[in-house]
Amino acid sequence: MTRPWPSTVAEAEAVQEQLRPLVDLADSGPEHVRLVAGLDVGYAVKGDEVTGAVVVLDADTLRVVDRAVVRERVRFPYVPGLFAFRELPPLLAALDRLPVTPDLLICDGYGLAHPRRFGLACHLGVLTGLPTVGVAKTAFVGSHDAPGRERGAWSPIRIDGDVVGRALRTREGVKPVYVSQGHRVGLDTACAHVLRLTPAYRLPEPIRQADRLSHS
DNA sequence: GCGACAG
DNA sequence: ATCTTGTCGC
Repeated sequence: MTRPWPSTVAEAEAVQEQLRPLVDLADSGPEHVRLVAGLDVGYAVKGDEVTGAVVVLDADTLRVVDRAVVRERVRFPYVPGLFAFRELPPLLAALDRLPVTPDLLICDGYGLAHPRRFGLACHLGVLTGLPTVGVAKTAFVGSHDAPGRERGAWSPIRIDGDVVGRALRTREGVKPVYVSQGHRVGLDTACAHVLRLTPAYRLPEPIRQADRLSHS
C-alpha cells in the first residue's frame, strides 16, 4: 500500500503537487476524539534503517492503550520539504499493525506550514483519510513573532501574509512548538488538542511516547 | 548569488 | 535524526 515510491526530488515534488488538492482544511475537526495517536520515526544503529512508531492514548486519561513499531530500510534521503517520503513508509507500516483506528493523528513535523503547503501531516492525512495535526520542534518556513511567555500563548506563522500555523507555548518560559493543520482539523481545534495533550512537558504526550518507542 | 532548511 | 557530560533550577 506504499508501493510506487518516488526516487527523485522532481518525482516527489510532483506527487506533492498532485495530492495537495485533496487536503481538507475546512473541516474544524472530529466530533469525538477518544483515541489519539502520536507518530514518530527514529534513526538508529544502522544508518540505512528507520523505526516507525505509533502510540495510541486515551484522549481523556492520556493512558497508553496501544502501540506498534516497525523497523525497515529507509526509502528516501532527508531533503527539507520532502521529509514525508522518508518518514511516511515506516509510519504507514506501523499504523497498519495497529488493532484500532485512532480518531486523531499527531505527527512529528509540519503540515500546511510547508514550502508547497503539503508537509508530512497533510500527506499522512490524505493517504489514511484520518484527521491529522502537525507539531514540529523547530521553525522551518514562514516567520512569526515570539509568543507570550505563558502556557497557551501563541503567535501566527505566516508565509507571504498567509497564516499557515502557530508558534504555541505549551509550557511557561519554554521554547514553543510549531503547530500546523494536517487534514480535516482546523487550526483552533488543532491547538486546543495540542494543549490538552501537553500536561507536563514541552511536547504533546502522544509525540513523547512515540519518540520513546522509536528509540527502543 | 548565498545561506537556511521539519527529522 | 545522531554524536555526548555536566549542570542549573523547580
